[in-house]
Amino acid sequence: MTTRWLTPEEQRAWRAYIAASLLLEDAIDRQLQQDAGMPHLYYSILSVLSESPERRLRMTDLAERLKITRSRLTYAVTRLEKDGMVRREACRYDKRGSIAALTDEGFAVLERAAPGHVETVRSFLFDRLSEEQVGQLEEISTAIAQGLQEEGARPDSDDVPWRRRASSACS
Amino acid sequence: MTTRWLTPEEQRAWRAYIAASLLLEDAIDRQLQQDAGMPHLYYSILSVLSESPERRLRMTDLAERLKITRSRLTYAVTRLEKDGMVRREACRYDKRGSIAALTDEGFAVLERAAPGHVETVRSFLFDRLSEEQVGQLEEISTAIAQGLQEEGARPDSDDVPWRRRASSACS
DNA sequence: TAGGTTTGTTTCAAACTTGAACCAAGCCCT
DNA sequence: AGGGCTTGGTTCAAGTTTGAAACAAACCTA
Repeated sequence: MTTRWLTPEEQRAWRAYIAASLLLEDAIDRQLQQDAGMPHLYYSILSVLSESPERRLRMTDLAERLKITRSRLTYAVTRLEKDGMVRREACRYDKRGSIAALTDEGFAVLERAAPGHVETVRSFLFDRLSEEQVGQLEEISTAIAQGLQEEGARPDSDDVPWRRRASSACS
Repeated sequence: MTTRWLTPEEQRAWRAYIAASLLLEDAIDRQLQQDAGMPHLYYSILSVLSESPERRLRMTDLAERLKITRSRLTYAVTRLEKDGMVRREACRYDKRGSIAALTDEGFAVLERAAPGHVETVRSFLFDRLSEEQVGQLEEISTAIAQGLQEEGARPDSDDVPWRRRASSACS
């Protein structure tokens, strides 16, 4: 089978995409490192936890939501735990499991960092796009993400209680 | 100034985007690591070099095109040089400068890896998008990238001679 | 032209990521 | 109950990235 190379349009799109995603992640990482002393992923961990039932989640679930490997998450949570942002707890019904729980301090840090983060995301991303483009971006991203998850994305119907959430701290 | 949080639409777009970009980079890195023994960035270095005049570029220019730091590039090129893909040369008119030149072996590796890479990009990205969406992706990405480059993107008019290029090896 | 600043690149240590290997604990199945 | 397979997590070494510091050459400018 002879290779179907990218068309010029596809090339342009691909290159623009690569550049944009690199630059954007960089900018966001820098901002968060500055203002919250942690990279984007670590902030996202806090953010996801803050929106989870009881502000806690099993490691595997957390990794799945964040689309990262368990190994990577283990490392990250270990750091966050050292910094007092997260606490590890045992899982009652499955002794193998370990649960990451957001501490009050972690929540506080998240709340403090959220405005700056949102501002950054807004100024570098959403301020540059029309409303229409925001919709397009979502559709495109969803299509891509879907294709990359051949996994059986379980139903996931845990609408269990949680309290306050760091106001839309965003990923 | 009170924070303007993300709207639900923006949240969805942002999260989908984060997921997609993580998953996509992961998939591409894995494929290239498997088939070419190097991560995406390293492949991109070879690719960019292959399309440059005389298949060589100064470190700073290379870093700029790839949107990465010089430090990161130094490390990468050192590795690629060890592997014989790239050679470092002195710059004639500026003794500070160092030039990365693609070796024949590097070019060969690139050509061998290109079809698989393109296939991956195609199957995970372009196969999932309509032609229209490809255009949208380019516009969105360009808008984002532009905003993130406050630098004075110099004119850059070097349309100097080069020979064969690895057929659209893509980034 | 000496001294100070800028530019191009590398170096270094610390932080992070990767993937394979490992260790439990749960889950069959007979 | 006793294997054997799967699942949840961690560990470990090797590879990569980061950002600040170090250098050296080039470029002012008085």
